[in-house]
Amino acid sequence: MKNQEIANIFRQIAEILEIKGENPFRIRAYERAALNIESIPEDIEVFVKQERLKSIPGIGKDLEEKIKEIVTEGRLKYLEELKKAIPKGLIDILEVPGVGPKTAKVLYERLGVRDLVMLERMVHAGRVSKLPGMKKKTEENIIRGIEILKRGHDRMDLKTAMDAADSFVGRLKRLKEVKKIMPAGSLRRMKDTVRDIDILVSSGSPKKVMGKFTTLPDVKDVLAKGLTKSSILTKDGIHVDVRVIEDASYGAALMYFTGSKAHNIKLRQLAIKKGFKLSEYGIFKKNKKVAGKTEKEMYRTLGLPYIVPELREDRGEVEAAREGMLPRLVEPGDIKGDLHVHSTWSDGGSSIEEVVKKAMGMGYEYIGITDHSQGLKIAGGLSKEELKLKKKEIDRLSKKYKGIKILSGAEVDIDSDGGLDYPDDVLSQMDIVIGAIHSGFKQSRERLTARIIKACQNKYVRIIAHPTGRLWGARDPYEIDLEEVLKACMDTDTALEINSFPQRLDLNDINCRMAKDLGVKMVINTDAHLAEQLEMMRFGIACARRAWLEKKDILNTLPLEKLPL
DNA sequence: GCCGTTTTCGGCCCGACTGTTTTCAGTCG
Repeated sequence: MKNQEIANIFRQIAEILEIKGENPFRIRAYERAALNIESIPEDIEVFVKQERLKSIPGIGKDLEEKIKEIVTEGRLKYLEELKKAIPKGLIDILEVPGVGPKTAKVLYERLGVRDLVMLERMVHAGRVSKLPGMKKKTEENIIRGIEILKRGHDRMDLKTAMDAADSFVGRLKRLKEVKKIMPAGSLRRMKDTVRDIDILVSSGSPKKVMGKFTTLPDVKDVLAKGLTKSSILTKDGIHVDVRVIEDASYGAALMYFTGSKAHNIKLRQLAIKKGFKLSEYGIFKKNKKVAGKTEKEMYRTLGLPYIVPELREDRGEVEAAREGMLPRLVEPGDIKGDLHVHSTWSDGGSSIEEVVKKAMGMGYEYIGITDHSQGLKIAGGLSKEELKLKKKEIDRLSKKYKGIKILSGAEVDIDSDGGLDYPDDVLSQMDIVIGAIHSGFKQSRERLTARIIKACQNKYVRIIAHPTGRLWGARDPYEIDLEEVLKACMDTDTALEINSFPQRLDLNDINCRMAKDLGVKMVINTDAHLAEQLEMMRFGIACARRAWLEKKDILNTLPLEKLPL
């Protein structure tokens, strides 16, 4: 997959051009191309072979040539030339919040600043405030910007973001001046990681709302404070924006604030074509507002059906909407069961009975108890004898709880050669068999891929769990050839798991959409190790929805009798 | 650099906040 590599190259070009003060539209062309290329669910080399590069939006004659060069030569001469003209550290300077290309250019040309260290030195020496258009305040802002950057303005996982947003929303809600309030931004789009939290409020007294927001106990720094827009930094270093708008523009503001940026631009272009002007205040025809109160009304005015936030990435959703071809996305109510759950029999913290009760509470038809296999000692893997005892326990509980089918299964370790940790005669006794890799992550891409493919070929393996092994922030994904794995899944009718844990993000939305396009069945599981973790299902569903997956694409939307077990 | 139910040239999304100005440029989302 060269897609990401090419996108990265185009982004680097954009950054350098920015410092050079190039035509901003040319810069945006590179950024737009990068965004489009990385969100294509197919390998770009296929486009090269079939001479279809120009069918990608934002790719014209010039970028087509550049992509071809990268694919065939493995490098881009143009970028290498550009790099020679600009010191590498200067790009880091652009990362400092508040410092843009113009400032970076002045710093470089007037003070010779070529990296962050030097910038810091110049600021502290008071040299920056001697520059034209810069004074004491500018220096303070740069210092603060560097601090924010150093603290690691990293993305959070979706759950962390949701919890933080809930806390702000909860406290602001208590103000009687707040009419409506809702988190927007990438959080509302349910993106797997979130950088900033955006909250939209409708109110007739913005002053009150902003006053409260900027003085909440969690607030460490107020970055900006206005009547419609304010930004703060929490003590945990989370950036929160609040936007206050009057009720009549709530829908327009929600749309604008939810994004994505690319989706918004697309809609604004569409509005222009239809003779409208679209902003966060509404849709206007000759200064007369024709829509704005609700998002539905906004989309309708543009001649479109409502597009759910998860799809708003400019990955074809606007075109699909126009043609009435939007997918009917999978919903929480479609999920009939969770097929990957651990219990106290291995490394889980809840008994099977506790898991069963929780699953019934969620309205499931079935629940798969899939503890680890014998070789995985560290996670309390079950010996063959223990498996028999566990089966007895499940039989006993099945009599007690008639409203749900308890599936007896295992998450079977795939060994370093692709073999499975239980022999076939043991696997054949199980209701559900999941294959997963738990060791040997450092093997070559080819070997890891071959292991998974071999596991797919075992006739008892129904599901491959966490196929890339990533633990966000803790472990990088091991490298596999996802396309080969997808092909094997298709050939052997094996489902690929979307792991619902917010820190896993094993298969992202783009991977999943690629799977869908190839016709591979997906399964949304939680891999819960505690009964209450069955609730994590919502995050897996979010990933599936962002990948355009429908009920029919998901194995565990099937009723029990239709499950291919 | 891309792109065309007005265009193959001349556009390219729109508005808020800040700091430094004295009407606006830079940055951000």
